[in-house]
Amino acid sequence: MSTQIPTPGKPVRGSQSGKPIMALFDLLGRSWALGVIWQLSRGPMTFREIQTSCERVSPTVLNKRLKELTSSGLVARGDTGYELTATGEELFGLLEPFGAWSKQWADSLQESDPHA
Amino acid sequence: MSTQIPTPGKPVRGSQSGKPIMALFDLLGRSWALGVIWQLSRGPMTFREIQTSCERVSPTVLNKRLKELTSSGLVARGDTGYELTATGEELFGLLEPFGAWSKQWADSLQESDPHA
DNA sequence: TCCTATTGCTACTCTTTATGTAGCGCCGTA
DNA sequence: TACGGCGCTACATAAAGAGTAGCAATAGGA
Repeated sequence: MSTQIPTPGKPVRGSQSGKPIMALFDLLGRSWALGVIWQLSRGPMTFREIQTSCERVSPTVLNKRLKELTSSGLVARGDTGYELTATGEELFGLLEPFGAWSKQWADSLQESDPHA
Repeated sequence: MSTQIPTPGKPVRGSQSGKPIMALFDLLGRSWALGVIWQLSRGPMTFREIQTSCERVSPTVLNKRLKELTSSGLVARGDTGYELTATGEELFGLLEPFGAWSKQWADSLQESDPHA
């Protein structure tokens, strides 16, 4: 378990500079990171609840993501399970518009390529 | 080259439902996808320019990402290289606030863990 | 015309990351 | 005491990414 957790100020996957945005992109650009935040925005969830709401995530990966998100201050463990921290909620605030946008995007893709 | 490109409406990595947001997260949750969009927001760039501006991206992966982003309608090839489409610019509009936010996030992480 | 330089990209090997399944140890309840 | 759900961990396999070399195509100059 020698996984490097992306941290601003330290070189991360794909960036020597340690630019915060690159650290953030590294953190979020891992499988299920965005999905977990998305799910948790609906309220605290247990490990297994997250697992089932994200349809296929393996416990191995979910555990890694939760550790990364926790040590990045986006997620914490409360009494009722995992939940977003204030910082995590903030980030979700930025993420939320993606929901509506993704629907438009889906529609526009269908128009231009109905066979998809 | 049997890579499945995430497309809303079709099952994607981690989602049978084909929910647009999940397809989007799958697309963006791949290494360098977010970084490439970020870089391209500054204007059209050649393949090699993207490669060097993203400090370490291997041509293999960059090519895959560009193909994915192109077939998702976010990126296109113009006369002066790769560039964001109107849709891509739209998405970047949502992404832009992450820049400022990531700096705050970096600061708050340093406070709570100065050894990072 | 030939040389050179740059571009987009493929081929290849090796490492890292993710998947999928099984199951353990720890509660709380009956 | 047995049972169930919980948060995981272990393991084997598959997929994705890194890193390096180099090719075909185009552009420019001598």
